[in-house]
Amino acid sequence: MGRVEENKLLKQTNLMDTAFQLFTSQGLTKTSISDIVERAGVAKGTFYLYFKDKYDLHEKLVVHKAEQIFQHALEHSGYEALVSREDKLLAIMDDILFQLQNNPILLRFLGKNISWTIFHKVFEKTEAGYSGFFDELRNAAPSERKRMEIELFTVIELVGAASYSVILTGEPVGLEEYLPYLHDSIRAIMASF
Amino acid sequence: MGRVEENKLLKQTNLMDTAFQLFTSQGLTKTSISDIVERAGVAKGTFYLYFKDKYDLHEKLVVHKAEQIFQHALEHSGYEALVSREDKLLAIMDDILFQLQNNPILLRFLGKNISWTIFHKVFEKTEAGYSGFFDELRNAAPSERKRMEIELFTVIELVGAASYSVILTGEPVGLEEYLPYLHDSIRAIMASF
Amino acid sequence: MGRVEENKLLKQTNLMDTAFQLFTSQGLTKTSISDIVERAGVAKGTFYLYFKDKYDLHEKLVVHKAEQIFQHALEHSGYEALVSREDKLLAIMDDILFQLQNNPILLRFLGKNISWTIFHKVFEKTEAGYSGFFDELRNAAPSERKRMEIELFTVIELVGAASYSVILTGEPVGLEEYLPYLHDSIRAIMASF
Amino acid sequence: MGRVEENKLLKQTNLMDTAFQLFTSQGLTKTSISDIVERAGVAKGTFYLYFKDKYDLHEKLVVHKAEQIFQHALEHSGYEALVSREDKLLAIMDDILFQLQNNPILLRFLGKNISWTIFHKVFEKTEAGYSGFFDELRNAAPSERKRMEIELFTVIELVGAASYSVILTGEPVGLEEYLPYLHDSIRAIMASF
DNA sequence: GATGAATGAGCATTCATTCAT
DNA sequence: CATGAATGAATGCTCATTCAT
Repeated sequence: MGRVEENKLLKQTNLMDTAFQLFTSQGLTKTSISDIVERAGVAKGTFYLYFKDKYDLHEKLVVHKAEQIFQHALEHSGYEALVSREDKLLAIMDDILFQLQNNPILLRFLGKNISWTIFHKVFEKTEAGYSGFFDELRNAAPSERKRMEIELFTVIELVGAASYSVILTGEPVGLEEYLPYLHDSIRAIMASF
Repeated sequence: MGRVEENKLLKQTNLMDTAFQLFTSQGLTKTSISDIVERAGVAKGTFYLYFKDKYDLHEKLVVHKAEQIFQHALEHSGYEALVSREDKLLAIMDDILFQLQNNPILLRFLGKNISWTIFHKVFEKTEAGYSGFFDELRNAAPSERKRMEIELFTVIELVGAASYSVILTGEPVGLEEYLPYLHDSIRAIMASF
Repeated sequence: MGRVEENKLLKQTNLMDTAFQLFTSQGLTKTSISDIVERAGVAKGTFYLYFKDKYDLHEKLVVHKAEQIFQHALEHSGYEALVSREDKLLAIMDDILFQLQNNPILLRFLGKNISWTIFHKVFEKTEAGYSGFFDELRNAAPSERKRMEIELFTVIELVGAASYSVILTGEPVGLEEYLPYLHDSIRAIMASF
Repeated sequence: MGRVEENKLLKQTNLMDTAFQLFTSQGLTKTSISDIVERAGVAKGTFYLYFKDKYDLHEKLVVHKAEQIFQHALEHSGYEALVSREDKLLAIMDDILFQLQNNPILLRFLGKNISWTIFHKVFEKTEAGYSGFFDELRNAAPSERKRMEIELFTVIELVGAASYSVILTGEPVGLEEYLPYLHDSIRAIMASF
């Protein structure tokens, strides 16, 4: 990468990081482009060299952050050492829940975007051989694969929606208390498939 | 209700209906108070007699619409004729899914607000005796009741999140195809409790 | 007219007068809406209550000023006392030339808008009976009227274009020197019709 | 011309051609230097190597295009074969009108710049001997020459202004219908001189 | 209560211009 | 000569909010 290219990437990353801070502390609506560039220490016009508008940046940020979460789960959940598909998926989901619990600001930012849609994007970006879990999906026969996708979808949507409420509002109970029920529910769902 | 009171309610309802149209067609951010009052045919100042600001109106609208959905499900799902708790809850959820499928605009507006939080508000507003389903919850012993709430929470969050994706984007499959899996999943979840 | 209506008209007139000053001294492009409202002593938003943008105001101003010129010529040229159509039209044109010569700023502002198009607008706004000159046109037989319109068009376009150059640049000669030639030309044109 | 010089001229011509396209399709005000260089396929900085700013380019373009028109008329109107000064000038004016009628975009661009001012520039750029029509003017005695210039001025201004309205708006009649009247008027004007 | 003209802070966006490469 | 990333002043425009009628 040339020095110019490098500098460009730095500027963009800088803007995204700054925007994340502001979005999470003041909300998207109350954050102006002026706020972002001022804090990022670049000129206003520079913003428009990298993003169409505030919402463009926001969208890229959501995808980026959600991807990081899934990525991290695949790399640190230790699912590979486990045998059954149930155990593997549970391990991955637990890692995600753990990340979110330790970073409620990120959870609030992502809102309910911990969803199949984002997961799918990550899945498609990932090359074969990268993750055993993904490879299993990829190598399955078409009909079987569809079934597995639906199963995965169901589990992810449940985890995403439930974690939001449980972690951020403690309703109807805290994560600690809810986790066993969630585990049982996920196992039950997977058993039903 | 006096004629004056009636008139006030009319104005407010008018504003809310108009706002719903605009919010669903242009989005919350791109809808201004000017837009709303202009289309509603009232003066700008009038808006402030009924709502604090745009967000106040929006919030009231979300709660109102979500309540209507739950209300409708309690009144038209025919759950009372069924025997098992599983069957009752499934009937209620199916009614909600049916409403949302027939009104994707409403679904998009509510976003992922078909959730335990809203359900809880409806539950608390409802007097004893109104719904057998709620009464069962109310009359349960504390520990048992908590367990039932968690169960209900799990089911509602799953249905809310999954229906959003399935109905609005058709991902990973359409509602038609997904429904059997969802039914099985819900039954499995409830069995696990 | 109510007091509110009166006030509105005042605001609009004020904005137009101020804009005219700025347009003629700095040009349209270099005049900003901020400049106008600042000097007019009203808030920025007020501008948009009366005009769509700078160009909207400019257009209205051009029409308004050109109308005034034609109006003045009809009322002060004394054409009514004259007998022949040639003499009448010459008197009117002379009055216009006289106005423009005494107000080169206005002439520069109008540019080459002293034209048939504007004249026609004034003509159509004017009620029957208002001006003997217009009535003659109105009462002529269709074919005759068309011929008269073309004649009028030719004279006006010549006067408008020539006066611009002669008065503002003195090229190829000053108005004083040019006037006799112009008179002869107009008479010659009219004779040819 | 060296290869470097040639290349420079190419770049400049390229920029002017591109600008003409944009000026005629979007107008001068709404065309930015960014627009021009982007479409011309050169870097922003390059623009400033050839033009001071947008208006500089525009002015050069107007003069250039108007010159082409007069040039073309002198070369293709066949005026040289004609005998009387009236016929010669009419032939030249007819050629100009023909060009404008076939290129209304150009006419709109030139606006009312088909005028004595531009004609004069062309005249002065032209060397003696180039055009018989110009030579006649050049060789006339001073007082006679002034008279001829005024005559020429009158005819050109009339043609420029009238053609603009007649060709672009069809008001008060189309060119076809207007032409005979215009011819008569020009002959009448010239006879009066 | 209802109105809607007026406000002016606040914001997004553009764009001519520079200058290090 | 040519480039194009970066700048930031300038500007148009919006819109929530107020208040005299």
